[in-house]
Amino acid sequence: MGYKYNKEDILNVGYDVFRRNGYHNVGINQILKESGIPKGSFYNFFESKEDFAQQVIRQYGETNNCWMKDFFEDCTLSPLECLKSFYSMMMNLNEEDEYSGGCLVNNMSVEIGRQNDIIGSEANHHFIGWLNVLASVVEKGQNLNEITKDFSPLELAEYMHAGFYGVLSRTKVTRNRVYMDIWLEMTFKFIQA
Amino acid sequence: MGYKYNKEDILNVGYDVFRRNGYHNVGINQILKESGIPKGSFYNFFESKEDFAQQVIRQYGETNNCWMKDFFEDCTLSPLECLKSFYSMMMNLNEEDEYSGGCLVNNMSVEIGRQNDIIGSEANHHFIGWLNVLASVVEKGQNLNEITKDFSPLELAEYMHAGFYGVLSRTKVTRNRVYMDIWLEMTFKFIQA
DNA sequence: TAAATTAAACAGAACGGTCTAATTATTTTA
DNA sequence: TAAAATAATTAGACCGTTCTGTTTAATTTA
Repeated sequence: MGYKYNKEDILNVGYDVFRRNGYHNVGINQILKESGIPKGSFYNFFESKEDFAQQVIRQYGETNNCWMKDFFEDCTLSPLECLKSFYSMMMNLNEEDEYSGGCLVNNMSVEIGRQNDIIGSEANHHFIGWLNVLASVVEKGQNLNEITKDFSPLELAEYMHAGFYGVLSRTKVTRNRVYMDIWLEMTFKFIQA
Repeated sequence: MGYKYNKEDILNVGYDVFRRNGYHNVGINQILKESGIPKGSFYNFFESKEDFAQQVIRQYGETNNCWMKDFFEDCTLSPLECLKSFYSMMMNLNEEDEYSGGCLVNNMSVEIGRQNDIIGSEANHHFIGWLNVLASVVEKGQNLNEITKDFSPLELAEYMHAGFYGVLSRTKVTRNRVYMDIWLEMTFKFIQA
């Protein structure tokens, strides 16, 4: 028999709580309460709140990277349509909880990415990983003359990435997906060859 | 002789501090210290931290709205070039402080816009004001056949707005303007007629 | 002098984090 | 294999600090 608690479960609770409430608005006690773990155990697993947040980001970043790779590997549509379908799915996921969270990594970036090097570079690292996945799909689309060759795959990936987070952030105050849907239409009209 | 302190000065300090540090990471004491105002005076002027933050957003939102209107009124370039020049200037402003703050209203939106109705709707209100200013310039560009008519002025405004905040947020962790510059190039290539 | 403002002490709650003790799992020894 | 020793985990009381906000009194202004 293993021990009662494991890091992964606690990290998943952290993901949920941080995503919805931000970093500085969340106390360790809230994490403890929602995961049922005692404080002593928490500090046995994690050095500090900062260390915990970093590991939360890391786990989600890696999980999401795998998830994205799988999605594009399994996608039978054309590269351009796969990308569009990917963002469409992301939007649907965010609609499910009424845009109450957005993307943890983006939220953390905006809230503390500039002040906190640990969190900032962890977030950036995973962004880069995701962007490379996107860029590889963009490149396939370019090779099929489906996507514009006026810009590099990474440039186009960064463009989509930023645009998506821009409209996703916008939902935090509009609380509807109208301009997210229009963004999707516009972007994929713009980038096609 | 008036009194020693006035609301506007305190709000300006709040703007600075909140923009760089976020909302929950800032205590009232920090505002008091940096503005030199005593605590008693603060709670004489403002009901609460939340009320203060709302007024900070309001003042900046209105100031920025005027500033944008003036910019576009004074701009002698074509509508499309005025818009491009506007975003270029915004980027330069953010480069000056090494992307340490970004946009207060966007930061607040992302951090607490979804949890806090007061802040969220205040932020949204000013976003809408700015978007209308942008949209009016877009419309002029469309009338001059300079900007695509495939989308409405407001849709294009929302698109630029979101994209800009997306790349601006990205600088929080990349700490350079590379993809911001590319975004500008791409966006204005895409939206032209 | 009456009202507004300043000043600082004061709450009570929440914060991140530490500490000691008890319990459980694992490894070592007999 | 059974007992003993060690290591890891669990438990939560507790620490000093900081948080937002209140209160009371002194001072300044109109």
